[in-house]
Amino acid sequence: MAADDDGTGAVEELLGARLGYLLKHAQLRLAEHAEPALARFGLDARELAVLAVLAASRPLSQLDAAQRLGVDRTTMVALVDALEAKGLVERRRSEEDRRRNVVELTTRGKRVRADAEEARQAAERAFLAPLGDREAAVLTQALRVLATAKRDVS
Amino acid sequence: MAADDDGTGAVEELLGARLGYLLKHAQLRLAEHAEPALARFGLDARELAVLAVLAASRPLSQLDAAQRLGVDRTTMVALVDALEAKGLVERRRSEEDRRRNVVELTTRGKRVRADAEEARQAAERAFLAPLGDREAAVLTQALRVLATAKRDVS
DNA sequence: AACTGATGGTCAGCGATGCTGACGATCATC
DNA sequence: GATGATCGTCAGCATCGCTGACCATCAGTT
Repeated sequence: MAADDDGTGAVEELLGARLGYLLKHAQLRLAEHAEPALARFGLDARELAVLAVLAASRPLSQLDAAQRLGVDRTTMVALVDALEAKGLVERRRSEEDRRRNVVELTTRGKRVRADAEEARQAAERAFLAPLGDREAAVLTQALRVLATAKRDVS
Repeated sequence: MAADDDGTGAVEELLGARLGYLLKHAQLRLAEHAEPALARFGLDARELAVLAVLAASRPLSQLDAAQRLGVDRTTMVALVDALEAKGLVERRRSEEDRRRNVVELTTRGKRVRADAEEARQAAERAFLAPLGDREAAVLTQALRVLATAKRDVS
């Protein structure tokens, strides 16, 4: 059990068995790849995710977009603020329901999204490079299952 | 591409391909399992990790413990404060180097750690239950590789 | 039309997190 | 015994995600 192992070698042995630790640090490593890649577009990962959601649908209300992203609607306000300030999306009042803000990609937003998306995918591939294709596929699929696992009915 | 797919079904399709999203939400799901399990011991996951690090080594200085956990030494102060207030660890001045605080598990700390550790493992197993044994093993191993991947030499 | 309840966007504020910068105490070196 | 580094501590800051409140608006009722 290496109970009295010293040095930092013990870290990996001890904490490598902790899923929480692994998930957190895997995320940190991924961010190290993705952030610089996206910074060239003046974006962070969350902002790009918003652009992706908008690109995948007809124009959405802020609430719709927030729900698809799994963020709070109050968080979406600042997100759209930032993207609008960068000229990547436009807000306008919905005409069918004037409570809603319809958010839409600008022409520039579409272009930036496409480029940034490529950069994100490249960063992800670089991150996954230490794994074999098979392992990477299993990892992704397993995470998909776990991330969307329902809290048993309730 | 399901470009004009509507409804929340689109979420999983669109974001399920994003590793960052998957890692983040997998972590959230795991926390949903682990937190209530550890709350019975008055602990959160970080605190238990500190106990685990201490249990695995001879008594450590705060800095040593912090480095093994991958947290900042300023963060460790509050962590040890909390654990000491709960009577699970003891701080005392090192006699060889009086700048250091030696942190050590109390008898009660050892007992709580062992029990909480079991609860944590059970929560982790429950979390992984939707996966097959083989998948779970590949997942863990892949995360281990990715979490500890070195930023190419620098 | 007026009333009621729910909904969407916004903002202020809170607690948690993880850092930086500074400080005092202590050690190591010379 | 002076200098520079190290460890623990604290104050302060930025970020994050949430709650609660507010206003405008919609939908259903009367």
